[in-house]
Amino acid sequence: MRPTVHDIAAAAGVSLATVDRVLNQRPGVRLVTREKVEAAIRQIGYIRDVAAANLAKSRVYPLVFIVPTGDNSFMHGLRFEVHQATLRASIERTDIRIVEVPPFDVPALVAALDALQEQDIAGVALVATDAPEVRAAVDRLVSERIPVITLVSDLTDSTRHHYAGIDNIAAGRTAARLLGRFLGGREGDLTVLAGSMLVRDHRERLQGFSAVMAEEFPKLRLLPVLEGRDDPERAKSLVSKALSENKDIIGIYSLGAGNRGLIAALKAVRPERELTVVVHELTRHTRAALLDGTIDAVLNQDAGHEVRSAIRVMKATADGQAVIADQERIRLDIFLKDNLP
Amino acid sequence: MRPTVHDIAAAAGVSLATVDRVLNQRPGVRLVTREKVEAAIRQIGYIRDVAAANLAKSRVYPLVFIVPTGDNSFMHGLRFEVHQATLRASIERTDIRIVEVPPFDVPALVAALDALQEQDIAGVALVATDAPEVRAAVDRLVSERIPVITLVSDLTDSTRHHYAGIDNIAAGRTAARLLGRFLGGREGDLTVLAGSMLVRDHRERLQGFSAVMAEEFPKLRLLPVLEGRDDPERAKSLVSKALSENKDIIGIYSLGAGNRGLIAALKAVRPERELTVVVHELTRHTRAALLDGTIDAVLNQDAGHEVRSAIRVMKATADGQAVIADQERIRLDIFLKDNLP
DNA sequence: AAATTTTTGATTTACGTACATCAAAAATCG
DNA sequence: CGATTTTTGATGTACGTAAATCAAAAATTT
Repeated sequence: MRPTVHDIAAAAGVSLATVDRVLNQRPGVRLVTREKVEAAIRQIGYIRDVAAANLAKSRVYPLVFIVPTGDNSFMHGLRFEVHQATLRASIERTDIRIVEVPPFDVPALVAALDALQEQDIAGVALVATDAPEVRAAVDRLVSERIPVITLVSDLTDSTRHHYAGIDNIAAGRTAARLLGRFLGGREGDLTVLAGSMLVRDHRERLQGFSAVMAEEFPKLRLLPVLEGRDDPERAKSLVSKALSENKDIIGIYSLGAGNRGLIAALKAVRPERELTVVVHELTRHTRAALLDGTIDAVLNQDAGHEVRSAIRVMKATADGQAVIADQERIRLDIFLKDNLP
Repeated sequence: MRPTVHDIAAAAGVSLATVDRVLNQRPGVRLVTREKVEAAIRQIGYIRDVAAANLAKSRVYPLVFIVPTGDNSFMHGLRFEVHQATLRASIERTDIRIVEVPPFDVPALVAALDALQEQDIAGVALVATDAPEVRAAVDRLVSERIPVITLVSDLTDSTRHHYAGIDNIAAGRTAARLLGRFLGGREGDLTVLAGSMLVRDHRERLQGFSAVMAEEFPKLRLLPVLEGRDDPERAKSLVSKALSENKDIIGIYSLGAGNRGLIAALKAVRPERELTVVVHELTRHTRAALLDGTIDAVLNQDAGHEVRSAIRVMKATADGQAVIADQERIRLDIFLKDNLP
């Protein structure tokens, strides 16, 4: 049987009330007594029963998710997953609020974060735009002892408690190796389609991709990055133009969203041009394109896993509890047409 | 606020005691009353607070993991993860027992399963050997209303409640495509190293592998399967022999354990022979071999995830609760040297 | 040493559910 | 109809923790 508060009281030779005062940091306990109780807690290895405590407190965890608006499939999926989590709210004792902000809009994101100050919040998860102002706003929340988790895209040098997302440098490196190996020893040009170089995850993917290409696939030449702004129309015209102007392009790495446009551009040149294509994010469109051979591999981060992980970590952080680190590692999923879920 | 038993009682116009009798299927309730209560439960959407119920019942979930002995890295890792789970037992209200049986030993496995009959067990997870006797033993447990979960390797046509493992046909197909694409358009022979064709996961991997090879990579010829019995020594000699006798071998797929021997054999011919190699299970050895270029890709199933998932599913099944299906899907991890955890 | 302040103990209620007991009411039987 | 059986209600305790109140004891100040 796991020790209870009664056992601590007995072991420390104090009353239940005193143990409670120590455990919940209530005033009116002498230092010596506090230390005696703390020693007993350590000695008998007491661990608070969070379920019982939450029951007694009628605790709910008010959580806030700050996610970008915008209609690309990935963010849509992310919002969907947060919404799914709200359906489990009563069971999980969470109270989830979704705040939407325009994408890449630093002031809006800062305003959304600052609005949470002084509020009774058990945790914030945000898709970070990597800017000093955002970092400062996050640090303000952290200094108010509010758990802050970055989701999908991390924040450089901030004091956020946790990052629920993939290692984007590793993702870029992996894309490079897949593309390089799939192309055998062929020689030619490669095009990279990104969303925006303003977000950290895209920059890091490119960085990892470039590094491996330079180190290990010298026959493949990187062309200047196309910035599609995660907009399908723009992506389509950029890719179409690049393909028609340069017949040496044999591979494409799309590291952002807006793959609908890319796929349309590819289908337009499909039977003639033989292209090896690696893209990010499994969506309805990329799944279909993978199955019909338009693209060769999809790198993915599981939005559902990210949201569930963020919730677990926020709750644990709010309670000062440890998490199972392994369980909260977000993996880079690699999908070929054969292992689609 | 989420409705409680009191709310049901009020809504149904009965006492708390009657609600309790209905909820816990205790006798002494007229059919009409029971239906009235059940209607109220549905109507106000009552969901039992499992945490509070477990507190009241001082419930612990006695769980049994039946895993094969044997010193290969994967099973070692699996046992390690079960052991890790025992460390969380008091927090998770589990009481985990590990039963070890010799690998591929059907009577031993059946005996271990039958020993659990009549015992007060909240769930069983087993690494199944795919035999009719095992299936029958599993079905006996299921008919006793004990939740049964297959782990890593599934059981054909049994009534087990859940399978916590990867889709092995998809794994084999994925291995084939990786190998095929990595080999570019080259022509040559492929060797497959398996553990034993008696286990279903190995058979399925081979089946998926062969299918994709036949459909899409006609220039690559499959040699007869080498059965290494998950034994490093045997694997080493089999592979060494094959490589020296057949100079046309350009690729290897190792779909079982015992990769230590394979890696030794590869290193022995390393600078001269250029081989593309895909193996299963990320271990200390395969990780090192991936990093030093001896092998090209590792397919993996996360034993920690499998064990944690199995525990969640057993608990939920014991309580008649639903699980988050997505969360319990075990993914096929693909590791290149760039995305190692 | 008395007065005051601080610390500690004892006790109670609550959270949502399980489970047991006993009495009261309703249904069924002869 | 009364007697018996079945069903229902009322009530209390428990699980492990939180939180509050009031009294008692100890420490500190004057």
